[in-house]
Amino acid sequence: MVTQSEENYLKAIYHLGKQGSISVSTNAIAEKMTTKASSVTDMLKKLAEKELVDYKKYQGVSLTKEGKIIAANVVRKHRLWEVFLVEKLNFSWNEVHDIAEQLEHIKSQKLINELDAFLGLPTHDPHGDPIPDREGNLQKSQKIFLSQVNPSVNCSCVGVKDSSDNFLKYLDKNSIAIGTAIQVLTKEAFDESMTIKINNSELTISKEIASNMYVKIN
Amino acid sequence: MVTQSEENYLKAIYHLGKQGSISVSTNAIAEKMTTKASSVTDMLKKLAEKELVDYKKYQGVSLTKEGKIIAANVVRKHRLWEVFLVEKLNFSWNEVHDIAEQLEHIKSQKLINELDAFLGLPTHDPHGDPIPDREGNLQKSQKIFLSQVNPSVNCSCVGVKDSSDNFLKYLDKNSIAIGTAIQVLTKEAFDESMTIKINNSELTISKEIASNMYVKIN
DNA sequence: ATATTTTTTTAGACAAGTCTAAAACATATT
DNA sequence: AATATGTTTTAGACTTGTCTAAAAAAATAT
Repeated sequence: MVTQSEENYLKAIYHLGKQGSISVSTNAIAEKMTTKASSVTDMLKKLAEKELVDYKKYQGVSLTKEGKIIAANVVRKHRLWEVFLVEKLNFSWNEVHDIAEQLEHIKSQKLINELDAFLGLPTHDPHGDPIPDREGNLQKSQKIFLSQVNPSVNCSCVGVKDSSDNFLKYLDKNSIAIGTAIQVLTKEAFDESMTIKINNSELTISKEIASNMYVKIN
Repeated sequence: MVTQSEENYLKAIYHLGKQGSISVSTNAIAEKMTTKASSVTDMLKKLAEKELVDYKKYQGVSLTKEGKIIAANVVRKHRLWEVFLVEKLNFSWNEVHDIAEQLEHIKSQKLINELDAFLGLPTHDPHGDPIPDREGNLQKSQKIFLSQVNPSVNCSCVGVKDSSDNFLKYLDKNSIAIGTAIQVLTKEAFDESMTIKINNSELTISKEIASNMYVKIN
């Protein structure tokens, strides 16, 4: 049995080390989890004992195959629940994280498979991040920042980087949401601002805005 | 903050003592929670400290107003999640309990209110038990056993008492589910068996079956 | 009314997960 | 290479929730 706390450590290692394959430091984990390095060391020993991580003193830590599967499954659950909250229960992007942090620890294989089907087998969560499949494989996300798109290219919004309240309100005001089609019209070399076309209306956006929105080229 | 464990104790007291108003014994709680009486005593002290229960040594325990609200809310969450699992995720009655035991501890007022609305403000869970409202009030359940219904009366199935696999399979086989309309045709005085009408087809059922099904008079 | 049985509480111990403070190790600087 | 700085681990302590074994109180039986 893997405890809730263990799952959280595995998830942190997974996120810090590119799906857990790269070795990450004790301090990095401590910072990510807002805990103390000594607590991390204690936990790493326990996880190594259970063969969920490869750990050598002072050498950093990475996930074993088994650890990677568990971590990917936690991430899968987290992101599926986020989709559920946004699509079915009227939550907005920035409200879902804390609740998904709780829901990701619910243990039931059937539950998560049924939820997946109920949601229509989504491949990305409301922030545009990919949802690991049952085997823990990630669909290679081909999302890029809107700021990287060249004029006259058509793309559609798939997510945001920073989902602060202010930013989401800005998107709302300009009727931009997940799936909204966007065409880049012009790109100003001086300040990297852009004009874009949404639903046949033009909009000028700053570099800050453009580099906070993820899009997919159509 | 109320811990998960505290919530479980409050819930046990709530169920054992008719919504927690009647005083229940240490041993009864221990048995219900499959733990030891000494552990219960420890927890009762803590809950009394937090003014969630009225507790005097050797005198049993009952919920305070505050404790009752918390317990009712846990029960509310448990039963709403059960409805969700059965109605939306294709679970059957007997599969939902363990998962609902986990989900009932998720903390988010908005989540539970939205879920409630999403499910259409249900008043009863898949077992026919009433769902406490936001204030913790129970709708007086007017469910009775099918065995108590008199001939020629129309009613509909609202739940079962014992949800063993065998029993649920029996119901399935005879196309009886929540909401199924049932008319009692005859009642045999000798063995209390009945004939009933479901979807225009007749069925004879034993006393054992009839006294394991809850119905509501139409 | 006293003895016996049952229930409940206390006392002390343990595991999980965390912390602080100090020691050990690794890295960077000169 | 020696020292300074930063990182990681160890040692010991604390909290929560649990347990066992023994003591205390209450209920029951004789």
